[in-house]
This record gives sequence, structure tokens and C-alpha cells, in this order.
Amino acid sequence: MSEEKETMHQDFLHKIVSEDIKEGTFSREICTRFPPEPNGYLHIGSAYAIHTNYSIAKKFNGHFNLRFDDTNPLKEDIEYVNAIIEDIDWLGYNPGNRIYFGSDYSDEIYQYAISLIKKGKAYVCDLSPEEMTEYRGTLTEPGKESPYRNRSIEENLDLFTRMKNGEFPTGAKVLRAKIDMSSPNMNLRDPVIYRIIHAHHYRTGNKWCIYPMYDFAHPIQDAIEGITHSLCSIEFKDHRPLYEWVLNELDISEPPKQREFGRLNITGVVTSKRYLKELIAGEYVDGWDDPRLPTIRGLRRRGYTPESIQNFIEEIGLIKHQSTVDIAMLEHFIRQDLQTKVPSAMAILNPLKVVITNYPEDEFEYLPIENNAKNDELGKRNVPFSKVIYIEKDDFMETPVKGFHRLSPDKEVRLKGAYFIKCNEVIKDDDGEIIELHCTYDPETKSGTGFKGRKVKATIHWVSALHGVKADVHLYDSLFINHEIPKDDKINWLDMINPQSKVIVKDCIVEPSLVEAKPEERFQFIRHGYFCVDHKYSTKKKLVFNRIVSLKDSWKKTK
RNA sequence: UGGGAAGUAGCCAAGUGGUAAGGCAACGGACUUUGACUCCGUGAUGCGUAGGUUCGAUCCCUACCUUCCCAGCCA
Repeated sequence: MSEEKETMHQDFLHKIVSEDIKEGTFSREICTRFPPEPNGYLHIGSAYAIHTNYSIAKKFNGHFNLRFDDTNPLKEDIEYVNAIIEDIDWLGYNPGNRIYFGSDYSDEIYQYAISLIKKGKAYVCDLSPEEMTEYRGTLTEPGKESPYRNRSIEENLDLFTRMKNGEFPTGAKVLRAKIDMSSPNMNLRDPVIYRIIHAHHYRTGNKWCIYPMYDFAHPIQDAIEGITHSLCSIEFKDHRPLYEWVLNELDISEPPKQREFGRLNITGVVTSKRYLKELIAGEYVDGWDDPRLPTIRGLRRRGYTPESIQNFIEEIGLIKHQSTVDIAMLEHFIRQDLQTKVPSAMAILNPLKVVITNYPEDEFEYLPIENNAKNDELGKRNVPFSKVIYIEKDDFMETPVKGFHRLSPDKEVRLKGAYFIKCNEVIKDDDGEIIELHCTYDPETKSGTGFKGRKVKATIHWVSALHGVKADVHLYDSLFINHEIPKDDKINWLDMINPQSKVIVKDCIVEPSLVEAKPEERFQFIRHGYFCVDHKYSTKKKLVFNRIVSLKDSWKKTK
């Protein structure tokens, strides 16, 4: 099925790779990579990039490398390395033993820099950062050549060696590629390729005090690993000429190809590391794994499955430029995935007490209810039923509006898996608030008996008061008001954040079977949506459920 | 105002000289022991705009418009 689809429609990256295979561009096997910098956690956009590289490798029986792009000691940390490996593993994109570190190639990269200097294609520059900015020119004006541009090869070699040996302080000098200060492409105006940073690196320790820049290190890393297709996002398009320049000057044979795809944006959700860090640092959210965040850890805690994320990415297809996918699409895929996989249960979020006046006192019975209406393999469970039950407040209206066909005075509804009940009396407190309903049940209407005597318009869920268990439920909504994504430089997060984005509903009453639920276990709460056990806060004493996504509700919409 | 990209329905996205796939959303209807699911049905005389070439243009040509990326010793 998918084979058919793939032969019918090939996206542009598949076409490029197919073409390279057909023409024998590479004598080695296809190899792609995902090169995160270990300075933050992965998010849905990273998953998109991983998926793109991974699926191409798989499609063409090639390899997929996970490579930590760690050439900046100031930003990187082992904590992130471990988190990234764990997240990728959870997502289901297994790099096997192909986990590499850019910093492991420090010696090679250094040697390549030396050979560039020897070719007269790189020079040590003493300009200060401010001067360099000035010399760089602007978008519309060409830059000026550095006064250090024409140092002799010998001098450059000597200076670069001394840079490496730690003779100069941080930032004192840089190594630059000698390309073209008047190029309309800013990246080609003698880009810095090595800088001095006297700092401890989480892997190489204090071995180095010079570190290569991304634009120099990346093509070399790709070449060392035998990458054939280096697939990255569109903002690197302008860097491609530099990527190719490096590979060409270094005489790399069968050089890897950089190709670009568009970045994934999703409505109402923010993925920039800067914003994510601000939200977390300001404690506007509950850490990197806050269920409202599009981080992999957030999605996981929220209850998303790896399969739903993969299917979502697959369906979007390859993005060519700028696009923002509706979050409803993601929600669709998690509903679709969970629908047949997960057992259902009854949970009352907003309880209303119902006394069944003609049901025997102090008695109860177990009623078998299917765990999944779409999947018999999930079997049945026995749910206790008794004289006093709770139903959802919303399922009763004293004076029903047009179209409402749940419970109201003198009306009858079915209790899921149990009996028909009829409302006879509405009990109110002194303030006129409805606190209790008196109903009668009809034993003949018991579920499973095939009773066809009369019909009801609705089936509602319930929990026996005697057996129900208390639980907290966390309901999530868009983190930002009106799904509006912040884009200013200085953001007043307080003005942006939707106060309803996390609603804690305390003392819900859930079916007793739920006390067995394990962290991260998912359920459908009938007529509410999909929920999972929060692995951070849920305990045996106090169950906490996260709402993954609600069920669609065509009734709410008409109201 | 320099360079690089991209414009197909509310959103994503195929197609690319021969008369506009698919998914999400929305809206009807059927079914229903979840107002869920499922099923059926409804969308562009139109492919950023204006010209041109052609028997024929979303596709080719020209001009224009809009949006995004680039002036880190970040990646």
C-alpha cells in the first residue's frame, strides 16, 4: 500500500536521492544524519527533521547517523546528550550504534584547517568583533577586506598554531576562510571558521581552546562519516555555497550533498529554543516536559504516542518553504491512533449525585462493559453498579434546550452498560442549586438483554458512588491566547499566556478499575476524550490524569 | 533598495502543456448502548496579479505583488 503511494508520488528529496543512485553519484551507501546541538531538548520540529533524514535512509536501504554537533563548549552539556538519545529512542527512530560526536573529529578538523592555510585559503585575523561587523558590509553594500587578509602562509601557520597552543586570550584572533568580501551572500564574506574559547568542553575537557564554527565543521563531519545527503532546514540554504566551498577546497571526493527542506510550524505552538527557555526559566510552564509544550518530553507527558507523531509527519509531507500546520491535524492523528488501542473507562469530571430510589439498599452488582467498542480483543471489565451513582452535571438539564436529549425531568436515558433511568425529582439546596436527582430504573432494560421495548435518545456514563475513586484531572488548552504565537523581541509572557491553558479539576470520580493504572497508561474516558496517567505527579494515593485530547463533540458546537 | 527561496480551497499538500489527487478543518445526512467512531454527501470555471506564447496554460515567457531567510567569534 505504502509502496504504491511512494511510487506514485515522490517528493523532491526522494527524487534527488533516486537520481543519485541511478547515476551512481556515490560509490558508498546512502547515509543521512540528524545533527542536534546538545544545548536543549528536542521538539516536534526536530522530530520532523529526524523523520525526514531517517525515512530517506530507510527507504533507500541506507544508514542514519545521530551526530551531536558539539563545537561550542559554552552551550553544550551531557545532560542534553542523554535526553536527546532518550527522546529519539522513544520516538522510534533508532540510530543503533551510529551515535557520533562532532567533537570526536577535532583533530581531523584542525588538520583540514591547516591544509586550508597551506593553500592560502585561510588566514588569521586580528579584527575585533566590532571591527569585523563594520568590515563585513551590509546586505546592500559589499564588505571591505581585512588588513590581515594577506598575511603570509608561514605567519598564518605560526599564528594558528599559537592560537591552538593557548597563547592568546579568548576572542583575540580568529581563523577566517579567504573567499570574497563583496559576495552578495554574506556567508561568503570571509567567514570565521575557528575562534578562541578558553572553556571546558563537556567531552574534550581542556584539550582545546580553539573551536571550529558550524560552517567549517559540518561539511567535514559529514564527509568523515560518509554522509551522502545532508538534509537540513531551509535557513541553511544560503550556507550551501560555503558547505560546498569547504568540501571542494579540501578535495573531498564524492562529497556529501546538502539539501534543504522547510521548517515545520504548528498553530498555537512555539518551538524556538529561545522562547522555550524563556517560558521555562520564567516558570510559566512546568519545565521542559510541560504537557502544553511541543517538546518531545511535553508531548510524551501529555500522552501522545510515537506512532501518532510519525503518522502526522508522514501526512504533512515534505515542506518546501514556510508553512504552518493546524494543530487540529496533530490531534486527529492521536485520536486515530488511540481509538482502537486503548481501553475506555468512565470518569465523572463534574459530579451530580443520582439516587435510584427503586434500587435495593446496600446492594450492588457487577456489570460487564466492553473495554473498547472498536476492538473486541481488549475484552470486558466488570463495573460495579449501585443505588447511588454520579453522573456528569452537564448530562442533566432541568429545562432542556431544544435538541438536548440527555436527562431531564420525566425523561429517560440509558446508563452506559446498565439500565434506563428516569428522572422523577430534582433536589436543590437553599440557593436553588441542583444537588441531587431522584430517579427510578427499569430492571427490564438491563444492558445485554436485548431489550427493545422502547428507545432512549442518549446514553450517558456514570460511576457508582460506593465504588468510585477520586482523582485529579488536568485539562489542557492552547498555551497562548487565541492560539496567537508570540513574535516580538521583548515578550510580556503574562499577556500572552492563556490562563485556561491548564485547568486542574479536583476530586473527579472515576471507575475503581483505574486505581491499577500505571504511569503513562492511556485511556478513553467515555464521552470526554483520551487521558493518560501523569508520570510526574500521579501517585497510588492520588491519581492524576492528563487530558491528551478531547473527543470531537458536535453537540457542544451547536450550543 | 543586495542575495536566496516560496506563492494551488480556512490549513497542509499532489499535479506541471490537455482541462485541478489526497488529508485536516467546516457543513449536511445516515447509523449509534460514547452527540464519539463509521458511512454517504458538499467544496477552487480556479492554481498570487496583469499581460503574452499556444488549438489549449496552474504548468512556458515578461513584468509586478506578497511572504520568509541572510549583516553571531550561535547552530
